[in-house]
Amino acid sequence: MLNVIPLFSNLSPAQLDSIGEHMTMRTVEKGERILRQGEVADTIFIIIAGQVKVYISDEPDTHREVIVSMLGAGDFFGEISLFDQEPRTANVAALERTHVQSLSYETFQRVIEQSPDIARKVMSTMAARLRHADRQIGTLALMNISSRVSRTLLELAIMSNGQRVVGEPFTQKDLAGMVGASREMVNRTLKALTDRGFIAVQRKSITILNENLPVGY
Amino acid sequence: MLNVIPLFSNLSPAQLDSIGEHMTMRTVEKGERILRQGEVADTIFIIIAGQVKVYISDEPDTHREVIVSMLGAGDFFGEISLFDQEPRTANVAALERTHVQSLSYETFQRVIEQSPDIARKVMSTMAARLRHADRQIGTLALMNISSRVSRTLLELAIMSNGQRVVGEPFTQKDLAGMVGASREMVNRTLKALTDRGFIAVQRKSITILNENLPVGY
DNA sequence: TGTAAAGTGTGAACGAATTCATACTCTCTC
DNA sequence: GAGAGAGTATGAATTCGTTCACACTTTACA
Repeated sequence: MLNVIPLFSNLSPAQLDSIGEHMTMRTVEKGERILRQGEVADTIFIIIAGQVKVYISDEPDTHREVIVSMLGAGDFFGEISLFDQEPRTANVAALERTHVQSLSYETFQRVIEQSPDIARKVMSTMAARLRHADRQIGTLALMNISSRVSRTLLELAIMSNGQRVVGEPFTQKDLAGMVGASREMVNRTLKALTDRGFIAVQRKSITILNENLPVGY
Repeated sequence: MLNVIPLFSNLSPAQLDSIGEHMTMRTVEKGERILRQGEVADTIFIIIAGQVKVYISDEPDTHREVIVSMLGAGDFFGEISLFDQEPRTANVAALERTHVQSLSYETFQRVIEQSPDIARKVMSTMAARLRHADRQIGTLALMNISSRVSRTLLELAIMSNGQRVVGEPFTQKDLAGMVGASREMVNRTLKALTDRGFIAVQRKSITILNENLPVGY
C-alpha cells in the first residue's frame, strides 16, 4: 500500500516497512471532518484514496468558510502543526468517502532525517502551498468578485479534449467559499460570464470558451 | 559574518567557509525593491541587517498592495521560487537601508542536503509562513475591516514595560495594506477604537489599553 | 418513485467600504 | 525657518457586495 504513495516512492522496501508499522489507516465518510481548526495535535495525514477540502471557517459560527485547497490521492496535509506544535490552522473535511494514513510527529521527523528526497518533496509542496496562498491573499485583498471568480475558474480548469473544463464536485456555494463571496454573487457573475460568451455552464461542469476571462484588479 | 546567521548557526566553520564563497553581499537603500513579483529567478536572500516588507501588488497598476509580512535580520526570503523555478509570488522592498546575502539555487540545495538541521529550519519557517498565510486568508475573506485592524494590531504588538505596544515603522497606509483596506477606513477604525478606550494612538506608536479588542467574524 | 433536501436563479433593500474632495499637521531638508 | 511632501482627519457621494425573500429545478434516498 505505502509504496504507491508518491511521497514515499524513493524509499527502500525496508524503509517502507519501518514506516508502515507506525501508521494508522482511517476511513472517513463524506462530509466528515478529519481535522479541526484550533485543535492541538501533531499528526500528519496522507490521502490514499478520496478527496478532501481544506478550509478556514469562522468558528464557532461555522456558517461561513473559505476553501484554501482541495486535495486528492497522494497528497498530504496537517504538516504545519508538525513543526511548531501550535493549533491547526484550518479544517479538513472529506468530500467523498476517503482513506487516510496518519503518521505521528516522531515518525515523520525520522523519515525526513533518513531521506533527503522526502525532505525535499515536503519542502516543494510547502513552497507550492505558499505560492498558492500568496496568490489567494492578493486576490482576496485586491480584486473584485467577478475577477476572483474568473481567476479561480482558470485555476481549476483542466484540458479535456481541446477545451478547458472545470468539472465536478463543487457547487456555487463551494465556489463562493473559494473566492470569499456570497453564493448569490457567484451566481450572478457566472450568468454575466455566460451572457458575454466567456463560459458555458452545463450540469456539473463549466467550459471555458474564451481564455481571456476578465481578470483584473 | 555568516556565523551570526541563525539559519546557519549549526554549521561547522568549514561548511560556513564553503557557503561563504558562493554568496554575494548586496546593500539596498530604503524604498528600493530587492525582488519583483512575476520575475523569473531562483535566488534566496538572507537579511544581515535592516528590515524589508513582503507585499503583493496589483501590477502593473501598483497603487494598491497587501503586505504579507515584515522581515528583519536573520530572516530569509525568496525560497518559494527555489523549489519550482516559477516566477516570484511577491515583491520585497527595503523599509530602511538593508544588507542582504544572496545564495544561488545550487548552493542552497547543497546546503540543505549537507545539513538536516538547516533543512528542518527551512521547513519550520515555511510552516510558520503557511500558518500566517492561512490566518490572513481567513481574515480577508471572513472578517470586516474593523476586526481585521484589531487582529493585526494584536499580532503586531509587543510587550513593552507591561503594556502591549505597536511601534514604529508603519503608517496608516501600511496598516491599510496589511488588512486589505483603504487608508481612510483604517483611520476611522483607529478613531473608533480610541473613542471606545481600546487603544491610545501616539505619534509613531499605538498602545493597546484593553486586550479584548473587538475581533469577531 | 415520490418527497424532502440540496442546489440554482433573480429581484429588491440594505449596508459596508471605497472614492473623492479638501483641510489640517507634522517633519524633513535646503 | 520656509516650503514641500508625507501623513492624518473627516464629510459626502457612490459603488459593490451582502442579505433577505421567494420560486424553481435537480438530486438523493426512504
